[in-house]
Amino acid sequence: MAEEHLKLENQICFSIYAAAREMTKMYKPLLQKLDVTYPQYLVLLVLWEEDGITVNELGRRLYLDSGTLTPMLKRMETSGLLERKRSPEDERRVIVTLTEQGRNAEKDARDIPFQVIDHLAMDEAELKQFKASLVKALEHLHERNEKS
Amino acid sequence: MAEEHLKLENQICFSIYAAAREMTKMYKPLLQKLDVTYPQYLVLLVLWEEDGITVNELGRRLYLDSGTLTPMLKRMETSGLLERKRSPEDERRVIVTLTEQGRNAEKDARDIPFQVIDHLAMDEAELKQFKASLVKALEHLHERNEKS
DNA sequence: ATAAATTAAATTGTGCACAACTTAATTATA
DNA sequence: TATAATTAAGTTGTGCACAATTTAATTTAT
Repeated sequence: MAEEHLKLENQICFSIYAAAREMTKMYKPLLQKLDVTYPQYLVLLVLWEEDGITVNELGRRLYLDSGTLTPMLKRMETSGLLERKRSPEDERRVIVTLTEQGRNAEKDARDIPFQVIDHLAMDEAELKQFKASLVKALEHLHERNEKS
Repeated sequence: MAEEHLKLENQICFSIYAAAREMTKMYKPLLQKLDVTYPQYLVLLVLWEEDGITVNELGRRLYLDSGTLTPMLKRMETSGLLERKRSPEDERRVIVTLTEQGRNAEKDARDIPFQVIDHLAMDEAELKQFKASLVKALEHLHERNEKS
């Protein structure tokens, strides 16, 4: 028998890991109309809030680096959702801008957050507490990981 | 300006997704001694609890399918942590068994759960509530995803 | 007993995710 | 003002993750 603390059911991090995967599976049918993956949907969420930002800024908000974003943005450019062009002021930077199609996609996304809340089946109070813990863990871990 | 519900900061699922990734990064230095990835560590946790189970059973516990497990188990076999052999009673099944090295690795893992708790920086009550919400979301989503 | 259905792994193909490195542009400094 | 240091993207290589399909073994139903 394994050490009690090494049992899978006692691993909070396993719950996060598994919940994240089940969550992206849950999103799949909801994103069918948009024809994007969950990470691509996150890129759209950021650009709908603020269009014309750099790859770097996108990565800062999504906690992703260029190694992940560059190929993903290329796929999204190919599928017609956005454009990538070098900044004239600083040729190192690449500015990401939504196309007409990318902007219009927001309409099709409006109801997704409500469907997600339904699927989670938690009351407002629990959801609020849950999200607060998640954000706390996220920010704490991110800060820790940055330092080292 | 984007619809309020479509703002990234209001997305509980983004918190799960990002926290899961920061969590695996946090584990990296803790797993260095074992020389395994986080998903491989989860396989070890299961086998330390019950050795000699099938790929199927492993997948049921970790919410992973053979498409993910088969290549991962092959890597772990190559690195000497486990063995894979067909069951004589049912040639379809593959039984996964720890090697001496795989069993011994448990000793090196004993202190990991405590280090993790430290890194999360939550008091016991919050941690308990947090995990309860995670497990609830996980099981609810899993059940939902199975059905469809 | 044999054909049909089911089950367990493996395979194939696509898309992240990230560490480590490279390239090119900009900024800081001697 | 050369040169060193820094910054921003991109590239390379490895390892998941999963849908869809394939292969082979076992069960079920005819």
